[in-house]
This record gives sequence, structure tokens and C-alpha cells, in this order.
Amino acid sequence: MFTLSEENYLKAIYHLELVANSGISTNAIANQLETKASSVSDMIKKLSDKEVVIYKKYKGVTLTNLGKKVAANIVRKHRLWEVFLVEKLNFSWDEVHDVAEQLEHIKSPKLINQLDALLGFPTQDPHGDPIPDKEGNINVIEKSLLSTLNKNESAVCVGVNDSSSDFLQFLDKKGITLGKKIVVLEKEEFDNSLLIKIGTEQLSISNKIANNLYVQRK
Amino acid sequence: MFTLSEENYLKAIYHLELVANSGISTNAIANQLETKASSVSDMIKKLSDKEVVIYKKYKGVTLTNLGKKVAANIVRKHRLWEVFLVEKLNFSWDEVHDVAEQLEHIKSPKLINQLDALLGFPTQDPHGDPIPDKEGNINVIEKSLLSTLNKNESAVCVGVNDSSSDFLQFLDKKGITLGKKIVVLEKEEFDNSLLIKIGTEQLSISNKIANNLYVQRK
DNA sequence: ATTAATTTTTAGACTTGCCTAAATATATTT
DNA sequence: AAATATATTTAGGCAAGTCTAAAAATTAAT
Ligand SMILES: [Mn+2]
Ligand SMILES: [Mn+2]
Ligand SMILES: [Mn+2]
Ligand SMILES: [Mn+2]
Repeated sequence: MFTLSEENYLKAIYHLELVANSGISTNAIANQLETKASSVSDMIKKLSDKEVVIYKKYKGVTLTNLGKKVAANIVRKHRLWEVFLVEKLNFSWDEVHDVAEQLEHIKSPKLINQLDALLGFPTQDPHGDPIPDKEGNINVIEKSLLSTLNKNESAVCVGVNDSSSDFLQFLDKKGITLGKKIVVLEKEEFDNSLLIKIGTEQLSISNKIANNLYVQRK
Repeated sequence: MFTLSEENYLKAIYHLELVANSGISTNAIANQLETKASSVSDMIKKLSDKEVVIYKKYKGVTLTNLGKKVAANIVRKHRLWEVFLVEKLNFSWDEVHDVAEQLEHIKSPKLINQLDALLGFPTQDPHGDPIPDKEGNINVIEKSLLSTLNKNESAVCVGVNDSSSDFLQFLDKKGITLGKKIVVLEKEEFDNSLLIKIGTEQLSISNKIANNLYVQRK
């Protein structure tokens, strides 16, 4: 069994491993968890003793298969709870993360299985992120950043890169929600901003925004 | 804001105050929480500093109005989650307590308000215990122990005194559920056992059982 | 009213998880 | 290849929460 803190470390390493390919550095973890490198060094030793990470001093850390499974299960719980909050309790997608951070640590296999069933076995959370299955496998769907589209290409919104409340509320304000179709009308060379059509609206989108919105090419 | 441990102490004192009238003793709290008296002494000082209990050395402890409100809110959350687990996730009434012990500490007013609404604003939990409202008020319903009934009296099951898994499973096995009507056919002087009619069945009930089942006289 | 038993508090220690500051190892420049 | 900069670990300390053992207060018994 793992403590709340251990679970948060495992989850952080899991998320970092999805984008990095080499071992995860102490600093990277400290940064992700908003803690200090020395605290990370301490915790890594405990995780190594519990055989959820492989650790060579100064060489960074890697999840073992067990570690991956434990971490994926926490992510699974986090995302299922997010779906629950949106689908059953009328939360909006920018309100769910902090509550899910708490709920993901509740220990009860039956609870999470029944929740999964209640929600109809969803495969994605409200931000378009995949929900790992019980074994920790995720169904990777092909997606691209909106910023990689060229003029006249069209696509469907499928996810966000930045799940901050600010960004999500911005998208709400602009009427950009998952599932909506986007067409790139213009691409400005100077600042890489885009003129897009979304629904019946035309919108100017800065490069910063386009770099945080995932789409699926059509 | 209160830590998980502080919340558990407040809840324990709250439950003890419902049956005791004098100040709650250190030992009583230690016993309730399965901890040591010395740990309780330590914690009581912290709770006193936070003005949720009134404490005079060696004289036991009493919840302040703030303390009562905080404690009632934890009980409210515990019982709402129990209803959720039974009503929405198909848990049986003997499986919910341990999970609710975890869920009661989740901090999100919106979560609990929306959960309340999803469940249709229930007033009782699966064990027949009252759910405090947002201000911490509980609606005390009149109820008696089955053991206090006399021959030929009839009543309806409304709650349990012992919520242990063992007792609840025993009730399930005997087909005794909340809402069922009971008629006392015989009362044995020798051992205070009862012969009851419940539904179409006749059952012999020991005094120990009758002392742990609440009914409402009809 | 003493003495004995029980309850409660205090003293000191331990674990977890975190921190700062210092030491050491690795990486980058010159 | 040295020197410098950066990253990581170690050393020592702190707060929360718990424990055992000892001291002090309260309660019960003689
Ligand atoms: Mn999230
Ligand atoms: Mn999410
Ligand atoms: Mn309960
Ligand atoms: Mn209950």
C-alpha cells in the first residue's frame, strides 16, 4: 500500500515519462510537484525500496512495471472522478481537477469499478485525456496541436495541452469545446496566429492558444 | 481548515456527546479512535487552540458551537456518501462505512451540495441515521429499541444500533431490512428473546439482536 | 482521612514528509 | 584539461501525529 505522498510522486513520474524518454531527473520531479530536490531525493529512496522505481544515484529514475501499474491506476481514478463530476454533478471542466486530486487517493476497488460502470465505461476524461483501463493500458488516439495545421485544413477539437482553469475558461468564452469542428482559414506568417472557423463563428487564435489545443485532422 | 486527524477527533467527540451528557473524557475518545490517551491529550490542546473544543485539564472536553458545526458537517458528508454508494453504486449497507470514512474528508462544498441534490436530498443514511443539514441540524425521529416492545405490539424497522458488517449481514440473512413491519408474537421472560412476525415469516430473535435494532411503534 | 486504584498529563522518542545549507557529482565552458 | 556552472545528494532540523513510560491529579476504597 502507498501513502498519499508516494502516490503523488508516482503519478508525477508517470506523467513525466510520457513526454521524456530518458530517466526522470530529480529536478523535473521537484518542479512537477512544486517541492524541493532534496525532498525528491528522500522519497525516491523509499520508492526504490518499495520496488516501484529503478534508481541509480545521479542518473534519474524510471518506473518499474509495478510502478507503472500503480501510477496508471491513480490516473485512472483521477480521470473517472473528473467524468463523474462533470456528467453527474454538473461541474464544468475547469472545476474538476482540484477535487479529483483528492478523490484519486480513495482506496476501494469496488468503488472505482462501480463508478466506471455508472459512467458507462468512458475512455476519455472531460479534457480529452485517455482513461487507463484496470491493467493500466491507455488507448492512444492520434492527435495534433492546432498550431501544426496549415491553411484550409480542417479538424476536430479533441483535447487540451494546458488544463489550467484560466485556459479552459478562455475556451468556454470563445465557444471552443471538445468535439467541435475547426477550419483554418488563414495562417499568419508573422506571429503564427490563425484565423479559424468554428461552428458559424470566425475567430482569431494566437499561437499560444493554438499550441495548447489538440485536434484530430479530418 | 482542519487536518484529517483533527476531523476524526472532532467527529469522535461529536458522536460521544450525543450519548454522554457530561464532558467527554480523554479515555472515551482514545477508546473511540483506537488510540492512546496520551495522543488524545496532545490533540485536545490543538483543538482547544483552534477553538473547536473547550478544555479544562482533567475535566474532559466539550465541543464549541464551531466545533459542533464542523463535526456535523463531516457526519453529513459521511452519510451522504453512504447513500451514494448504496443508491448509485450498488453497495450493500454493510460495505459502505469504510469507504465513507475516507470520502468524508474530501474538501469541496460544491461536491457535497451537488451530491445531495443528485441523491434527492436524503434525510437518512442506509443505516437509518439522520443526515445533518448544512447548518448541522439533525431531524431526530422518535425510535425505540426492539427489545422495549411488549407482546402484541407492532412497529417498523427504522435503524440499527450496531452498524458492524457482521450484524448487518446477519439482518440481511434473516430478511430484516429498514421499512419492514414487525409484530411481537411472544416475549420470553427467561432470556428476553422475542418471537416476531416479519413479512410472512416468523422469527426467533435473541435479546442481543433486539437491543441493536431500532423500530418505530405503530 | 489515608491509602489504593484509576485517569490524565507530561517527557522523551520515533516516523513521515518536508525544508535549508553544505558537500559532492556531473555537465558545460573556456 | 581546468575551471566554472548546474544538478543531486547528504546532513541536520522541524512539525504533525503517534507511542511508551513516568509523573501528577482525581476518584474510589478502606
Ligand atoms: Mn485533472
Ligand atoms: Mn483531466
Ligand atoms: Mn458509517
Ligand atoms: Mn451510516
